[in-house]
Amino acid sequence: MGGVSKLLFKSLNIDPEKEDRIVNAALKVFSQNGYQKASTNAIVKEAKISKGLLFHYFKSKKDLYLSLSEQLSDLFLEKIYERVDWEESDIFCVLRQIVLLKFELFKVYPEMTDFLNAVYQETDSEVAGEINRKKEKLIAESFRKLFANIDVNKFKESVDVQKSIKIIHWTFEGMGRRNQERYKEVPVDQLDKEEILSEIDAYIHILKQSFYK
Amino acid sequence: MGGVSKLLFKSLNIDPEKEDRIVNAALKVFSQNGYQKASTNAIVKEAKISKGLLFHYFKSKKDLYLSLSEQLSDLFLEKIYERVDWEESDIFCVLRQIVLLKFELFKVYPEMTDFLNAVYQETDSEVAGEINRKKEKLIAESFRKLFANIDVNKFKESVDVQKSIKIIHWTFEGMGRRNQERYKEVPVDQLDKEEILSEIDAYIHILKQSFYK
Amino acid sequence: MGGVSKLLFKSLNIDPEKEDRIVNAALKVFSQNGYQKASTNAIVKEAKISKGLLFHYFKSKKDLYLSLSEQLSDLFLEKIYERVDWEESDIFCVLRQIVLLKFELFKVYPEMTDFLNAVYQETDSEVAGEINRKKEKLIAESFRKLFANIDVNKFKESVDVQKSIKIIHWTFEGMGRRNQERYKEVPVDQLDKEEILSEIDAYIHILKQSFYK
Amino acid sequence: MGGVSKLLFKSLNIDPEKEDRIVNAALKVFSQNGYQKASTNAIVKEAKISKGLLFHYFKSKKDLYLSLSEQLSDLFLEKIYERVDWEESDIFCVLRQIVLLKFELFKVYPEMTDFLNAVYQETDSEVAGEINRKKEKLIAESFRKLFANIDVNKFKESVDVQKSIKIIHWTFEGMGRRNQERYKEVPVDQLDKEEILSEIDAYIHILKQSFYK
DNA sequence: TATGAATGAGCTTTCATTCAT
DNA sequence: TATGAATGAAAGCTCATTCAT
Repeated sequence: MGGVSKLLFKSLNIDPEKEDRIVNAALKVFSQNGYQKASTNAIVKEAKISKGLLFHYFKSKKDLYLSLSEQLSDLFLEKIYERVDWEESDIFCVLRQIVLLKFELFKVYPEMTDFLNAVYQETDSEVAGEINRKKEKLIAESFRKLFANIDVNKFKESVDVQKSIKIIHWTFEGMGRRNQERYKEVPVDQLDKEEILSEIDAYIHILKQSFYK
Repeated sequence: MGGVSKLLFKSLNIDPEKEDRIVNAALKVFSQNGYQKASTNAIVKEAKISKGLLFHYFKSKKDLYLSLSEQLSDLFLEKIYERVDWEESDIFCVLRQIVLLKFELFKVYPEMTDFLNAVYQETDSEVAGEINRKKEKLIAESFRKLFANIDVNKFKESVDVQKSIKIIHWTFEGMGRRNQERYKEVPVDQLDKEEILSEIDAYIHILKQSFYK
Repeated sequence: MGGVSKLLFKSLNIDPEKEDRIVNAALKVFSQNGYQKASTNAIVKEAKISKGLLFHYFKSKKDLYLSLSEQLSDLFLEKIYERVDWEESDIFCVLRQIVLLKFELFKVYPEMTDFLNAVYQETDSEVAGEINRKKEKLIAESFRKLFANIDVNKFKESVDVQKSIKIIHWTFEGMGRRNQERYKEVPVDQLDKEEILSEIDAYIHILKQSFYK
Repeated sequence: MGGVSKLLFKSLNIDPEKEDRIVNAALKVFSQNGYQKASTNAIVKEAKISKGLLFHYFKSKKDLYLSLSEQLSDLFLEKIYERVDWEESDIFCVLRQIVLLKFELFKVYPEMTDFLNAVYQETDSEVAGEINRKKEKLIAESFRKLFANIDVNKFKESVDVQKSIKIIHWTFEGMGRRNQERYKEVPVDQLDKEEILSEIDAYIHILKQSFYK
């Protein structure tokens, strides 16, 4: 890891190794405890910095949390955007690529992935509002990007394309949640990627039969 | 509401009217704040009882939270079980019935519904584990019940029935989440039930076309 | 002292001896340090109670400070009101009585007096506003009371009575401040009351010559 | 303003424009918050200098505060001294001149005046002692100067001159405090100088009648 | 001169829980 | 059953001051 954080807060001219410690400590403590229960004490202890320094860089716990969420969401999206082939006109191909990419990112940046998962489930009223606003914008944007080049003609004339796409989307979400649940305890590098992919392909097969000409 | 709580903790033989106050206060405070941020002070104030009494009935905040979750989950399931026609062999009919029933329950017991929704999104490490274990058991059980009488012969021979059922399930989940999001701010009694049902029926139509003979 | 505090917060049914400790600790710490610098830590340590208890009785440091100010101002006024002969029509007699009374109160309740002096000099923006509002009301009220029975006919026709009264008032204030300054370090019971009074009488003599017929 | 500060700390040979920024920032922050609550962070931010630089010039917050008080008190006195006609033998003429001058200084240097007012009301134990010692010295000195040329023969033989002068002094102080209170919210340039002066003259008239032959 | 990162003790306040009554 | 006084650890955050550069 490491590579994640080093670029995050270059605006604060801070010793990169120390930034790394702070970011990783925060990721760890926030993902394990959620926003409210995560204690700045735990973060500074883990990061081996003083109380004051944390609040020198981030004006509040909320600021730290939201900054991290934002920076990491952006980083995550960036990584996805730059490697997905957006010219592809088959929605299943695009979604399959994204699944693969999340896989890769999860391998390389497990803390980031854990943290972002926690962020998007956060319910604490102090931050959930802001998080949700960003989440919606992000989803809307990726949807636009995702379907910009989709070839609608591949769908049967008899089906409602919008609704079909919703079903496809929910199916991919469902598979994602299910795998996360299923492999929660499995270390990243022992995940059987092939097995997971072959299951996804099975679902893709069913959905194509249902909705494609 | 009232009707919900009166039967919940008969083992403690509390004055039913007081139990009612406690349960409603706890539901309100927990759903508005989440487990961690909810304060026992706020609960006793709302319930107009003393601090000591709360801890006389429930040995800790965690106990109160988990007891409530358990009792209300059970109550919820009970209500569903007793009114769904489990002899029905068409999975869509059963799911449609459940959607309708949730609707009814939401109207009659809005606090309970809010609370249970909050419970199943709770991420606090102190309770999430226990909650998740129960949730899984509950889902597994209802799945068994749900599919006990399903007539598999209605499905096309060419499709994988298990996977099709998953897709159906995820689609219903997806619709549920979407509606919740969409009608978050709308008071229960102003929801346009017909509109929602007609959308559900449209999805059922698509899924039937895809998976049924 | 003790006698001061025992009646202050009877609404909180608190052990009177403990209330006494809290009130005296707060008076001491607040008068020695001013509002801002006074630390609740110092107060609870001095009062030998736990941190939590202070905030059980008073919802904030500000609440504690303002409650004390209010209760003690009232107590102070009460003591003055009940012992000054308000039927007296000579303004100098009334003012002389008040000076004497302050003297007595200062002897009996030195902490209270110190505290109230500190309160009415407080400049901290968090409390000064509220304090000033009360101070003005209090001054207005005592002025009304003070001059209700004053016989204006005692004044020379040639002088502006309102302005004369102002001068008298400022002179008494000035003497008060001066004596406070002068005897700051002198223990209460060693103050030479006769000396102070004879000086006051000298001033009264001058003012009478100036303004009375 | 500007003009005030440029000469204050030449011993430190700072860039005058920077000194200006520091002095004005400190005046602003100290007068708005009092000694204790004023934060050096706020000062350096307002002055657009670094934390370290402030502590390079002033060895502590206390040093900064006391230096400013001292320099500005001196400056204030200097301005008064150089423009009052100390040959004048009528005490009322001299006092009237001083009132007018304070008026002028308040117009030209509002921050300085605010700051000095705040300084002489400061109660914080860390600085109040030192401030008071200076204040007393200053008052004693100005008294000496003030009464050096006063013609005692103007007073009636029958009155105690020392005490009369005290009354005069307290009356001027009282008027000052009252006007400050009364015109607290009024911008400097909208003060009705004539009105204030005519009131002062009315008091002077009364006092002359009382004490002068 | 000038910077601002770094410190850590200190602050007020909250909280679940206990216990004498 | 029922009360609410009492606890004290822990929370987020501030602050004057120092120091390597």
